Amino acid sequence: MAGKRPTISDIAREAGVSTGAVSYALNNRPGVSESTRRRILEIAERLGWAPSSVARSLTGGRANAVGLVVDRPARVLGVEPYFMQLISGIQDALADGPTALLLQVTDDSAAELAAYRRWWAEGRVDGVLLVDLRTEDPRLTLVRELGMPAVVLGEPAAQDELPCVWTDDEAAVVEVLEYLVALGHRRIVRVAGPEEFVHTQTRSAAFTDAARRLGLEEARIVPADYSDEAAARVTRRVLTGGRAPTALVFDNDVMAISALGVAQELGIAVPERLSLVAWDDSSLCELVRPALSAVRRPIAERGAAAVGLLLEILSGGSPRKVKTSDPELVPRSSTGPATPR
Amino acid sequence: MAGKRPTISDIAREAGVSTGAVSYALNNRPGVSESTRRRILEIAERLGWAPSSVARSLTGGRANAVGLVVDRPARVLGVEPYFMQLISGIQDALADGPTALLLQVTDDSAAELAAYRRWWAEGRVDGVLLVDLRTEDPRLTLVRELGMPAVVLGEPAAQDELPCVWTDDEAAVVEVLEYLVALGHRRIVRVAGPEEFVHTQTRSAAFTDAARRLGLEEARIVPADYSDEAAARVTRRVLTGGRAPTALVFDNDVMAISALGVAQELGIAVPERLSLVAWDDSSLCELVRPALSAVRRPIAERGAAAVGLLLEILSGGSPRKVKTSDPELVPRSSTGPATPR
DNA sequence: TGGGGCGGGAAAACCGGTTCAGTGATGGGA
DNA sequence: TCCCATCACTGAACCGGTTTTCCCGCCCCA
Repeated sequence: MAGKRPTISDIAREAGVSTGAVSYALNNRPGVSESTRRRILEIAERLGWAPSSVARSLTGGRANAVGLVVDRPARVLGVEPYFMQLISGIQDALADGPTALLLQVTDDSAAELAAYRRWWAEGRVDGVLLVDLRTEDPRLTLVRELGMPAVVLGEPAAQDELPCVWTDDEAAVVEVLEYLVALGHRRIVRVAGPEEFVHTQTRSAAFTDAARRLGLEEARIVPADYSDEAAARVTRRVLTGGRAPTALVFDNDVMAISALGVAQELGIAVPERLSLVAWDDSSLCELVRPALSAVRRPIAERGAAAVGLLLEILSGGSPRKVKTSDPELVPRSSTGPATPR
Repeated sequence: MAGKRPTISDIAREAGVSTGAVSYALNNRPGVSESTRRRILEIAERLGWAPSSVARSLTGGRANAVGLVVDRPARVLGVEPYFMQLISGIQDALADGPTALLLQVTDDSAAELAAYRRWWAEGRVDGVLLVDLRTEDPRLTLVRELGMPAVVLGEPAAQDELPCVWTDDEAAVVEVLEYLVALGHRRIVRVAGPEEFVHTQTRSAAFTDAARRLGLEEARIVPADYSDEAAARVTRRVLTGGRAPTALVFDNDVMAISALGVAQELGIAVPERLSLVAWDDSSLCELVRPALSAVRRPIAERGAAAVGLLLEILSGGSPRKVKTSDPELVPRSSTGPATPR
């Protein structure tokens, strides 16, 4: 039985009052007597009434939804736990509020822009979350142009005033380097994610800084793109070249695992001859052998905080920059003392 | 400049016609002259008008959104590539249509039911996708009771008439078993996902059938729950017990990888002394060493087909059961000839 | 010259709520 | 006793579209 959904008019008719009165009663606003209110609530309950979110949005001007576009190729996306954890955190913050999450995944940054633009033009979202900020990111221009509320997940760029949720990655980079140095490593290579991401640059800058401060002249950065293939290629090249590093630090977990395979192929023992550190921790890191030492970031917390901030802004709060709890290095079996050669 | 979004009234005023005429013009319907239509379209273009999806839904009765609730603990969710691939396929089918995806993740099946119920009551979705069907699944009752259009991703249960998108898992089970038998394996253990899932039961039944047909008296099934811990526990027990199997077949990739670690711990060489087969293939399987032989299912295709079917039903098509392309076994390095002992 | 048909468009109802401006009844205070 | 507040509630406008109804003017044909 498909039974049409009841409307406030149905309730009004049944209760013998106007729809206005019903609206007041159902929203717990003054204007109706206590007895009438109870009668109306009871009828609404009996009829199984729920407010049409569409109709409410039309008057309220709020869509009661926030949007997130994830722009990564499906292949990478599937494997990287990052986004699912993020979404999971987002949901926590959204749970039993009236707000829903609109999700789009794409592998085309033009489509990403178009999605945000369309959502806004059609009034489908009240605001959006932006992840993986790039330098000169066109999305920043877009949200400014549209006046669309947005929260950035990532480093606070000094120049712009967008609210954001950020994690102190720099401190973590330093922690990792100090840890490796304490283990005796001097030749350390950072295998970075795509350079166009702001967070990649932040970490790279922090890496270079810390390396200089620690006097690591042979520390260096090689670019990759988060994919297992690129990581394998880069790792192979780095390990077989002259003056091979004794420690590698990766920008995500997938690349680190890929490198583990390469090391095994090349007969390089981990952690005896080579130490590996992954960035985002996930159960993948615990799954492989040796288990990977990794930097654990509060990913779900980031998602939840971002939504919280966005909702706050939507209800009139002022934009601000929120810092999450700090990342921590979780040492496992893929890191060990450097063997002098 | 937040600039209010233009409405058809703005266009009507500017063009000196009624809003009705504007509506006809913008929707390419007869009722306005060609010249007026062009004028209106030009004004709309200039004003940057886009239809309010909310207002349209109110009249059209369509929300232009479909809902998906994923009910898995965040820990498992993050690692399993399945859902992201599914979502990616869903998006492909949704791309540049007017329909959006509402996503909810939860780890509580009561919350899942509540989400579907609320989405429907509030008119936020036109229909939903159901994944991970259980026996006696309360969602089936719910969608029937609500008259909410739904498409099931999974086996077609004979008794009910819900449209579904299914993949011939049974054939794949047979293929895997025959493959292992051809390699000389006789003692084969299937490490299954949660028993309450219909697809687990289907595969288990197919496994038992095929094993009998092939005369494998020592083939058996042990239950697990998709998590790496459970898989590790089960694998350890199975491998250290008497009459240890020479081949293990897992219901997902995470469990297979976990087992790989356990085998390594126990000093059991893969594939020399133990063969492993994962179910859903993903780049995780290629990442680990030895790379895992796996059954590759057309996951994204499933998602796309499900959305296609749902949209078809929403526009009046009759429910039907769609079969995707067949899964295929991708042999890699984790399977090899059985060593007689 | 008058009637019928048709095309272009205006006007208004409608979708399901919210909200504002009234209105009649009641009560309290002077 | 009169007047003003207050309360409880109604009617109507409104949000931004869609759709139905209706009307006007034109052309065609008898």
